[in-house]
Amino acid sequence: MRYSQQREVILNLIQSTKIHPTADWIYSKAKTHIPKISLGTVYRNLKKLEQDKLIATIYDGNVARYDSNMEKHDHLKCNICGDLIDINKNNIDISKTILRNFNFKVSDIEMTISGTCKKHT
Amino acid sequence: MRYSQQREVILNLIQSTKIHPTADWIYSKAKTHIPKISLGTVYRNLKKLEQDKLIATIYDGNVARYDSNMEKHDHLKCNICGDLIDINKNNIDISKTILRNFNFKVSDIEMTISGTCKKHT
DNA sequence: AAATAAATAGTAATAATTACTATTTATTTT
DNA sequence: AAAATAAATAGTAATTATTACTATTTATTT
Repeated sequence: MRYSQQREVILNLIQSTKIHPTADWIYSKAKTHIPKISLGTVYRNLKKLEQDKLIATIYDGNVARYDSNMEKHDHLKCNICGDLIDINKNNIDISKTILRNFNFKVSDIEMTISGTCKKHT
Repeated sequence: MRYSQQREVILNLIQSTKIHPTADWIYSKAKTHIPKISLGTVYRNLKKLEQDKLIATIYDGNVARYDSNMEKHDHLKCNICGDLIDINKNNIDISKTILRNFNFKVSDIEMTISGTCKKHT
């Protein structure tokens, strides 16, 4: 993959924050560095960075968010501000541990387990 | 909420299947019952049915799917066909139990925990 | 420095969803 | 049962997130 300033700025922006930004957020921030950057460039590079395993896409409702924390982890999502907070759970009594460790009151735990179903054996 | 034939058909369709249909699937099936039904009507009624807790919305990537199973549950998502399979986990060694119970080979477990973060105390 | 091909900006297209509005229809009132 | 009322509809336009297209620019190779 050939170097480009745009891609470097995009990656740096994602790495600089913990907010799991959307493409739009990245686009508006990137414009302060490269005023002529286009939204298509942002999306194209997000795809490439994901293919290169430099970032991961997380779907938050119907919006894609991008994360440069490539270690396996899950998220706490605040019902009020919508923030996604990284966690590394590995625990039994999840709710209590999370209240203790993150001062975060759990109201719902939602889990999607991916893999291969029996139709493909 | 006033009765409407359209809403009844929509709810029946969702209740008749386990595939967690999208708005588009519901729309195309509903047309066989009510040929003049419009996609807007489908979306409007999906919102209302959700508000009335008759169905739940699950976001699968960037597409909304609808589910009439209102008991608390999670999903197995097949990497190959994309099917979402209902599960009621309550278990410790998740992967093994799922392989045993569903003949489903787990490759990834993704969890979102919702609640209220410390900024709102 | 010239050649090459990947990346870009800018714009158009697509897909999912929501908004708008004149008309229809379920329900209430007479 | 007929008229009145307001909620719901069909059909269309608008919006939002994302992808596709293309002429031009730019990083890298020769």
